[in-house]
Amino acid sequence: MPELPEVETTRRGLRAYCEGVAIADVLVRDHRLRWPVRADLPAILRGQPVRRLERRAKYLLFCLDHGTLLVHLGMSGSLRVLLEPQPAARHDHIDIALANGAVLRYNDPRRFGSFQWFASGESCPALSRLGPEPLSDAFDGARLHRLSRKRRVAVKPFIMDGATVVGVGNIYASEALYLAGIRPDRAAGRVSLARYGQLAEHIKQVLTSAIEQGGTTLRDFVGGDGKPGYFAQQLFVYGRGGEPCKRCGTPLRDKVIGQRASVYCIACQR
DNA sequence: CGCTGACCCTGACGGC
DNA sequence: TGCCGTCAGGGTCAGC
Repeated sequence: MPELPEVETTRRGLRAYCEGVAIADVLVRDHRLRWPVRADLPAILRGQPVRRLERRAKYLLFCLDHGTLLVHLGMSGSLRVLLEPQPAARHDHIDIALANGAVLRYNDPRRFGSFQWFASGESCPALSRLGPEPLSDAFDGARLHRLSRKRRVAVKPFIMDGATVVGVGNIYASEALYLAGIRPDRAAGRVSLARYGQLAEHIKQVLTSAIEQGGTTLRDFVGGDGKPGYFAQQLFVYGRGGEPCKRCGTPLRDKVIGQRASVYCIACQR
């Protein structure tokens, strides 16, 4: 489910309800996430106003006065706002009840997500190793080219590595490589500066466009407002293995690269 | 250091 | 209908 556009969509949907509003209470029904949710999390958060809801890579950051709640949606997580009380459904693991009556409800069937607390001044290893945001000026083709010299790893896992650039998951990596005409299994060190320039631009473009459309709903993604995203309709390659390339008609090839399913056109991508 | 593979977990889907 | 194998949008870690 969530890649960067989906996380950003969630942030935009939720921020109006929680920024400047105190956390009234936190209910943890199941603490068994990617890392166990600490037992004292409700006590830490209770009564504290949420100053800002930010995003870094695929993490949501609830910024409080005395620290930050770091939320990751994993593969199957979603965080949505409830304005009316609703009985908890299967996999509704955590509720954050706000002082204005709204409830942020976290659902995550696979429990690959995480809720972590970092007090002010405490270092946060998950964020410290991350590369630049893809939509920032710090990310461009020159960076891709510089970091990839002598690297034999395939270009697709290279751009999905958070140390290279954050927030590029399997869907958007596949799409951007198609748009840039680069084979996903080409060695990262064997892509020219000019082509990396194009790749960086396509990554920015595809992410921007997906954010504008509320993310990509593949199975059950819903944003903070509970609505699905609409980007799925314009995917060129992701999930289309064996179907004809939308540009040249050649059947799209399916191949596992870096342990992830990858789809590309052998005619349009070199 | 760079890279590969295993792993965390549940659910959906296709084949039989 | 039901059982079984396969796969899934992410990230960390051990080991070579």
